This record gives sequence, structure tokens and C-alpha cells, in this order.
Amino acid sequence: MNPPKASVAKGCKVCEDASTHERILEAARAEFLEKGLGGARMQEIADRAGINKALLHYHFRDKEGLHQAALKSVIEMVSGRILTALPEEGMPDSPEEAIRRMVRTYMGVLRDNPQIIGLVLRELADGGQNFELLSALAPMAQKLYRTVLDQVGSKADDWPAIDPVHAFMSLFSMVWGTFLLKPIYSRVLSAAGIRQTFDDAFLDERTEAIADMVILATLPRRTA
Amino acid sequence: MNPPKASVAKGCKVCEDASTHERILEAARAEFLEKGLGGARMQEIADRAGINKALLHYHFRDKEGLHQAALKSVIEMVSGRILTALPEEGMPDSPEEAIRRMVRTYMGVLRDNPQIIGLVLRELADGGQNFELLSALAPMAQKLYRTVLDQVGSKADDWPAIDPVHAFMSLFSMVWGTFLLKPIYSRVLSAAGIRQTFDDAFLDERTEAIADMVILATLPRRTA
DNA sequence: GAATATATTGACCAAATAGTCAAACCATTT
DNA sequence: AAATGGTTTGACTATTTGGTCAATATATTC
Repeated sequence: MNPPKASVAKGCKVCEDASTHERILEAARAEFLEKGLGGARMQEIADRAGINKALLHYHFRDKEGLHQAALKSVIEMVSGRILTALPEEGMPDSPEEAIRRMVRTYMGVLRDNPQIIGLVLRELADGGQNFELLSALAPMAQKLYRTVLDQVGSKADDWPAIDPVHAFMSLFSMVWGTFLLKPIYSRVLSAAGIRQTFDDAFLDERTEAIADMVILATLPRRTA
Repeated sequence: MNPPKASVAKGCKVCEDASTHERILEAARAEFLEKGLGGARMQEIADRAGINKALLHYHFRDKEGLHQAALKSVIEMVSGRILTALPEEGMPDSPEEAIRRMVRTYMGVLRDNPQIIGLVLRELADGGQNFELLSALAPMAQKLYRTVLDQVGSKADDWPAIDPVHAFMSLFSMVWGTFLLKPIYSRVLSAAGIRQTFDDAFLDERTEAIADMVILATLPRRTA
């Protein structure tokens, strides 16, 4: 009757070790990431986990509960990756390098975790009600904002070209937009006969371009 | 048996004029825009239109058909507004003004048609399969790209600071990102104690900031 | 090894929902 | 006013799907 404790089930069959709980969660993660809350099917999750549908409701109360659990585990994973990927505090970079490093980090995180793109898109389409997801994104944005603020906000008095708030929003939008709007860019660019692929080389190029753009727009220009 | 011809039904009751066909389409537009294909309910559409559910299937084959029709009408509407709002060709603006005008136009279109935000988000989350929607967005993007190209691409040889392709992507991302990522910005900004609202004044500010950013990053800096 | 607790299953239920159909309705034509 | 043809309806069906439950299997404890 109770949700499973910390006991480790040692099934008979082939002595499959991965606890059922974990297998369900894994299946749920995949299904929900792929189709979202509304599109996911409990039966499909059960199938993916290789168990009976009723067992889902034994381990997790209901669809909503399973969704929450799955989402939470995804968020923890992504959040962890993001946080460990964050540039260290107080690095002795020049302002240019600090911004460039930050952009590289974030672009890399999004490139390496394409699953979260769909997740975020669905969440945004849903009105951004999910406190957990948005909260998980917050540190990423916060850190970015503070970096921008540090590098851009306190320059020489004669150079408050762009309000740091807008510099932050622009940077954030450029980074996310690259991934969120990919289907549109692919079409427009290929229609313009420019580029068909969104490969790593292009993403590297794009990363530098975004950094260049922010640097050019916010930092005093060096007279070459 | 056949879909209604061009006949105008003159019902008995209160001689309600708006043809049923049109009323259904209007209701469907609202419902689909609000909840998307998966979330919309045929019954709800029927209710909104004040008619029987079976009548939906009389006027439109099935849910998919109704969705297509509704989406098409939305796209036509939005597309029309966008196209009429486009700056005229060959305006004798300075490069700065050309970019600024373009940004103002697009930001205004998105501000005045907030419905398309959710529509685009859902479509993107769906993988961008909808040819019609993306195609409708194309002219908007194409025009933007060409403007950027015109203004940025052929400057003095010593000023190819940002590749026009990236300048375009950045501009497009900043404009759309402002609206797509609004839930995130609201949180981060209010958490930073900066701003709580996304009102018109702020959007105006944001519009100019985006234009400034592109101009600063792509055009040679005037030595004041 | 009997008793007990935990895991797992197949069968079933109830609600939601897209879609169907014959009958009724209403305006126009003859 | 009878016939006709497009329009509208209520009742119905089929299917999908989240969720429940008693029964069974497996592990753990005594």
C-alpha cells in the first residue's frame, strides 16, 4: 500500500538490478521530455519501463505525480550540469573575456542538452506556470545578469551605452533564441541559400558572434 | 450532405446574421489559439459558437480540418498585419534609422498581437512541422534579413564587424526573445528588484535598446 | 517453513471525447 | 401546400486513457 521504501528489489528473473522505481522514472523522463504532460501516455511509459501500467500507480500516485517526479529529476540533472559549468567567481578575465567565456558556457550547455529546449518551449507555451522549472533556470539567468552587470554596469562614466538590464536580456535572448527559433532560422537561411545545417561549426561561429555583439555594443571600443 | 455553398442561411430565430460557418471559425480560432490542437475541445468550440457539436462536423470534416481552417485564417490575418506594417522599400533613412524603424515595427506587431506568441511557442515545441505557419513568418524574417544585409553588409571595407547573418539572427532573437521568454524575464527581474511589469513604457525602452544594440554592434561608431 | 510485508499483474471501470446518423427543421420552389 | 434541399439537432457509438482492485508472486522476518 505504501510507496516503496529504500528497499532494493532483487527480482528473480534475470536478476535485473536497476530498481523498478528508477526504471520507471527513466522511462517517464524520456516520455515526458518527448511529448510533454498532455502528450505522454501512461501505457507508453509502462511499456518503456517493461512493466505493468498498474505498477506506475503503485510507485507514483498518478500521472501528475509521476510528471512532477520526472520533471524534478530532469531539472536536477540539468541544473547540476549548468551550475558545474558556470565560470568560477572572481576569475581575472578582462571584461571581454568574461563575457565571451560566459556565452561559450551557456551555448555549450544548451548544445549538449537539447532535451531542455523542448521542455522549456512547452513550459513557456503553457504560460510559465511551472515554478520549479523556471526557478531552476533562474540561477543560470541570475549569474548571467550579474556578470553582465559587473562587466558593463560600472565602466567609465562616459560609457553607459546600454542599460545592463537590456544587455542581459539581449544576451539571454540571443543565446536561447538561437535554439528556440532554430526551425525558423533553418528555413530562412536555407531559403536565402546561405546555410543548411546547424552543425557544431556553425554553433561555434554563432557563439563568437553573440559575444562579439555584446562586447561591441556594451564595452568602449578599442581604437585599433 | 455537402459542405455549405455560398448560400447565406437566414435562420428563423432572431435572424442572427453572422453565418454559422463564420461563427464556428471564430470560436475555433479562439479555442485553438488558447489551447492548441491537442488542448482544444470540439464541444467547447461548439459551445462558444452556440451550436451543436454535430454541426461542426457538418461544416468542417473533423478536428484536424477545423484546426487547419482556423489556423489558416489566423495566419492570414497576422500575415496581413505584418505585411502592411512593413516599412516601405527604398525609404531614404539613414542606416541607423532604417534599423530602428524596422525594430519598432516588429516589436509593435508582436506587442499588438500577443496571440501569436503562444501559437508560435506551441508550433516550435511541436518541432516546427507546420509549413503554413513557418511560411507565414518567413516574409517577416526575410525582410528583416534583407534590411540588415543592406544596412550592415556593404559598409566600408574596414567595417565588416558582424556577419550579416548573425546580425540578423541576433536582431530576430532579441525581438522574439523579449516576448517568448517573458515569464523568465519577469521572474529574474523582479527577483533582482528591478522591475515587475512588462508595460508599454518598458517595451518602448526595450525596443530602443535592441535597436541601439544592433546599431552599436554593426555600424561604425560615430566619433562624438 | 509459516507468517508477513512488499511488488507485480491482468482484468476491469469510469470519464472524456472525436465522430456518426437518422430524424427534425426551415426556407425556397413548384 | 406539397416537394425539395440545405441546415441543425439529440442521441448514440467507439475509442482512448487515467485510474482501481482483488488476486498472485516474490522477498523478508520470525
